[in-house]
Amino acid sequence: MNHIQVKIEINPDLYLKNPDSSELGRKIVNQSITMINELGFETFTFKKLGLKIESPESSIYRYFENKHSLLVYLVSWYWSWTEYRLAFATTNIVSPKERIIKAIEILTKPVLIDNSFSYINEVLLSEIIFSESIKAYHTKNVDEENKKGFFKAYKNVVKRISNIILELKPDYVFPNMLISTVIEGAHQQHFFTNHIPSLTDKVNDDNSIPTFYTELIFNILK
Amino acid sequence: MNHIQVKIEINPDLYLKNPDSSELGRKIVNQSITMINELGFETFTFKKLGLKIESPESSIYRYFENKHSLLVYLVSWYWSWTEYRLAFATTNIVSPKERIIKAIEILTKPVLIDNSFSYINEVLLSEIIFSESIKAYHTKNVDEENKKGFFKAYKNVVKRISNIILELKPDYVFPNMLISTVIEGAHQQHFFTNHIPSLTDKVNDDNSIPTFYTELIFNILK
DNA sequence: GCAAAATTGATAGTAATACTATTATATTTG
DNA sequence: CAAATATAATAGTATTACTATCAATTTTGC
Repeated sequence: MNHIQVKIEINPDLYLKNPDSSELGRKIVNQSITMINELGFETFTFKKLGLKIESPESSIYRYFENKHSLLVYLVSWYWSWTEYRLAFATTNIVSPKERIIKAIEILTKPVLIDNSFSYINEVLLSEIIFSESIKAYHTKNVDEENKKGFFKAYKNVVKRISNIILELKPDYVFPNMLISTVIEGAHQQHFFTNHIPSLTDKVNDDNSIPTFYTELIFNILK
Repeated sequence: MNHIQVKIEINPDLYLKNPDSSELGRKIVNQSITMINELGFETFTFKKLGLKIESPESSIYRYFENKHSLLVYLVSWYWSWTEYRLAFATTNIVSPKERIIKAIEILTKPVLIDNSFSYINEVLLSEIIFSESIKAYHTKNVDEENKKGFFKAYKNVVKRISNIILELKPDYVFPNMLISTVIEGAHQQHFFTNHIPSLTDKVNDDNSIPTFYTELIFNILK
């Protein structure tokens, strides 16, 4: 994967000017990822970002309508990239069981190695997804933004995996519910582990969240 | 349940002045529930609430530090009340299976009938919980607030149900993860049904979310 | 029943946020 | 190299999230 340069396609409605098309745009995306991680999404502002990249706030507004749009952009980027990772990891594997196992691993573990894209740190981006992505759609404008296709990449991932579920259990009626529960659940359990540990379980095993969700899926499938 | 007046105890750190102790306090809580439902949490402000209850914004600040604290108060109230509902619904039932079924129903269905507390509309409050409660802990100050016990009521509920899980499967290592996944998952699936339906499953059955989570639990337990 | 204490109302004010607008200066590109 | 485009520098506005002050009202304790 390291040496193949893949271009992640982003819905143009997610930005005012493509950040991928200029030095400044790439700096905005790159530094916003670091800053959102450092400050948390609510404390992060375009003013602070402007100071960091030494460009005026108003220049950032030429790329993104506001910080919410930037978050939606990042989330969308992550899911497009993850769909590519999933395709790559599961292709040529005949057994649907094996494919599910690989997929669940990709969906429930934060990214640990940053290797493919120059100006996007995937490790930090995945941390944002795990801790902040829910804020991208938990807003008053969900319906409108959903209509505009802002969550398409995420939906594609859910669909792709629920199709594997249906290969194994064609009559199963809740494949999407199952997969979105697993994805969102894994994000939340990571958050709980770090912040409200009594809502989760401490096991002498760093892999307990993927283990839990893999078991959960196979219990339902059998 | 209708005629028993139960007092819900709230951690005094959750307010500056007990809203239950005065007319104004009760009005603040009562009207904030309506307004958060109407406007969504981010659009809701103390200024707007003040206009509605015809009291100055500054008076509201004498009860709650800010709107975040008010949300945490409401969430805490809901979970204390729900622990009482759970205790009431499961007491005297010998079979842990039966108790789990009752509990999952209470945790995964929004409240439909408002009957017990005078100035708190439980139907509207439950809607807030389903759509906004995640915002109560997904903040930069979780750790600090968790230390102060702000999420105690929620944790108690999770613990109570995971204890029933352990009755049925004493060696199960992920009881808390299972229950918090079910609770949070049910909230999210309701949100998805209303706003991003392709992340969930449309079944000709209004009860599909409780059904899904009940099946999920019994699949794991067997 | 009344003085003291506590609560609320009315009003003003501040710092930060989330933008929008304008114009000059740089940079790119046909 | 001129024209178009992008960026910098700066200013300004409405709203939010508070804090402060003091007068009016209500509650309470003797």
